[in-house]
Amino acid sequence: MAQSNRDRTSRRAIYLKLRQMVLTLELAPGAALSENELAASLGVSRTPVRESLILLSQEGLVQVFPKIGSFVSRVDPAQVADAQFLREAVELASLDDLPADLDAEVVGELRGNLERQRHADLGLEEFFELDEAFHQGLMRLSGHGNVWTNVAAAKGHLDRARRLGLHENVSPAVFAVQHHEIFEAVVGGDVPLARAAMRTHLRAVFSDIERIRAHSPELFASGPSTVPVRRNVVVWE
Amino acid sequence: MAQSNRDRTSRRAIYLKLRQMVLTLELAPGAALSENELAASLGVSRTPVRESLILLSQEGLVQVFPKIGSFVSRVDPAQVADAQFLREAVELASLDDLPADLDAEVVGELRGNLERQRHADLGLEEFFELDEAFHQGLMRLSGHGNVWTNVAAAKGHLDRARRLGLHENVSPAVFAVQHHEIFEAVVGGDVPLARAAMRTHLRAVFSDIERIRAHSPELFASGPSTVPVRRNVVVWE
DNA sequence: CGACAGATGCTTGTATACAAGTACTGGACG
DNA sequence: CGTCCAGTACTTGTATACAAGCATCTGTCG
Repeated sequence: MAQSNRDRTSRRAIYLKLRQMVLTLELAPGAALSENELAASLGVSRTPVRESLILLSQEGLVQVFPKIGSFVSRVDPAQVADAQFLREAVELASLDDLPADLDAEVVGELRGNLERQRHADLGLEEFFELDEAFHQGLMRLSGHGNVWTNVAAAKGHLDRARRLGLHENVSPAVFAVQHHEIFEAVVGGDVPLARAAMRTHLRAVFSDIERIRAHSPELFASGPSTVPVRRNVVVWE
Repeated sequence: MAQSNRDRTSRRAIYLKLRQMVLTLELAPGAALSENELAASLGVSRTPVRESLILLSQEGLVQVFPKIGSFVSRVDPAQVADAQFLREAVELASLDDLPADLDAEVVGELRGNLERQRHADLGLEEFFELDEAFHQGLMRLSGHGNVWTNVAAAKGHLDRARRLGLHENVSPAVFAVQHHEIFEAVVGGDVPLARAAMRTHLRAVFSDIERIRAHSPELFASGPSTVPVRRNVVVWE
């Protein structure tokens, strides 16, 4: 499961770093990216930076316009909805495939995960990390752990929308409680209850997005195809 | 929907061409790829070829081993099963979201598609093209047409396994009939029937794979991590 | 003052050169 | 004849150079 020792290439490190920065909104939606600037600030050449941007571009997190520039994708409500639909379909279907006796080790992991979610002084990113591990763990229970990779690759826009939502005012505590409810239904073997709890949970996560969009429209894509705008070139000196 | 005029880069053309060749088995699973050879045969430099291989690598269709070589991925039964689970979950959930009155234009497209599927002298690749358009069309009916992109990106191994199966002896006619049954249930507004027909169809597609695996094991991945082997270097001259 | 046109500096796309590492090959040696 | 070791040819990763295009700025002209 661990990555091979060989692929410690700088491209991979840069790709992961940029991806993290985009998902955590450290790189804001709509921000201009320059291969040259990134390369200089990271201390490498354009090549690994460029290849990373191409990968992020395929994930929809970055848009590259030839001869114009590269930009962090604005959060696209359509893609958010698509990701929501996909994850809900997959996670609910996964619950149907839960075996009679669950993998004790994974159950233990999930229990510890939920325990940590209870801590009140939990930072946003720490919570998201636990949230991610929790949902993936549930899918591992039904033998579909690797499918989470596909879900994760598709839900970049959804993740950013969630962070926008939680940056506002909502506390993660509500979601932690919902996680607990889902978990109890799963270990209790009550699949219909687990499905209902999961659906409620995922839709609660989704419901805030329109509110956020009204609040910060500049972070979202407006038209069907956003027109790129070269940023003003300001030279210091 | 059409791609911008600007991104007619050679990278995109090469990426699409290589992807097609991998999916149609024109490039056999396990085959060694060389960035230099591909570049030479395509009349371009390594750069666009390399970037295409990186994209295919992220899709799981190609494996790149630094300093060793690049190879067409062997068909991984685990990834086939994962893709089957994902597409089934998504396509069944999509049927639940069918609106009361269907988009007449899309319905017309699907009808024409099914008509063409009936032609007995249908080549394998032509059938696959129609099959792909049919399933995507169904998802467009329920407003989830763009999610098909995510499904398509995840089911490369499944597609190759299907082609291995159909190369053997099975006729596409059976699947055409199943498509018709699904379509009739959809236009008839009978969602449960549509779901049942869809599930039967998708599982029929899936069921042949183990047989194929027994017949041509060298095309499938065996262990958890396949060890790459540099091919013998044969120099003519 | 306004408008048009060219210079300029940025952007990404492609080509090429070099670096680092692997595996086979061939020969020397025990 | 077997074994070890160095050479060699290939691989991908990274750095750099050049090509082509867009947007802004600026100077000139009406």
